[in-house]
Amino acid sequence: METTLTPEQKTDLQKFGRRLALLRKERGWSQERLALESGLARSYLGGVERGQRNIALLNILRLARSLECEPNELFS
Amino acid sequence: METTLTPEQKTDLQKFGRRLALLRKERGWSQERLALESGLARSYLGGVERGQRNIALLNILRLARSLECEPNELFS
DNA sequence: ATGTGACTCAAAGTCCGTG
DNA sequence: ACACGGACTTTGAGTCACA
Repeated sequence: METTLTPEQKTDLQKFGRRLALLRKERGWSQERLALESGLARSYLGGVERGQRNIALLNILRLARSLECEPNELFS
Repeated sequence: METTLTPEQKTDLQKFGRRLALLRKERGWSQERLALESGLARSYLGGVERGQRNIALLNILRLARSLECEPNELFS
């Protein structure tokens, strides 16, 4: 599953994942719930939150919409 | 290259692409220059700006760094 | 300097399961 | 409720020739 990422890239993905998890928990949602709302696979979403997946733009936007937040809130 | 995207998704990609092109032009850079700076292929970058490519997180961050802007500036 | 189609192949993403 | 894996299918990454 793990491709060869530079340490910086790993950090980038982890940062995004933590931010996503935070926003999700603020809403009191489980990964399962967010997966359902956004139409993403549960196990995949978990991987994103753990910083193991390089999620693409359209899915980032899907998540932002499900969380009812602006996409830029996922980048802080 | 065109996968079956909903009109909304096309709009999303186009919006991102236009925003990216704007930030690039503000710096007076050609696509070629930004491609060089970011390490992405010129034709690929062009495709992103035209909203034809669903760019993933790590490449979004590469572009933001090359443009010396915060990633969230790409989402407005 | 950019738009575009066609291409390869690695990775995005799904779906099944386990502890 | 979540981490993690295996086996899959689909799409993004990256490149090229040409307009």
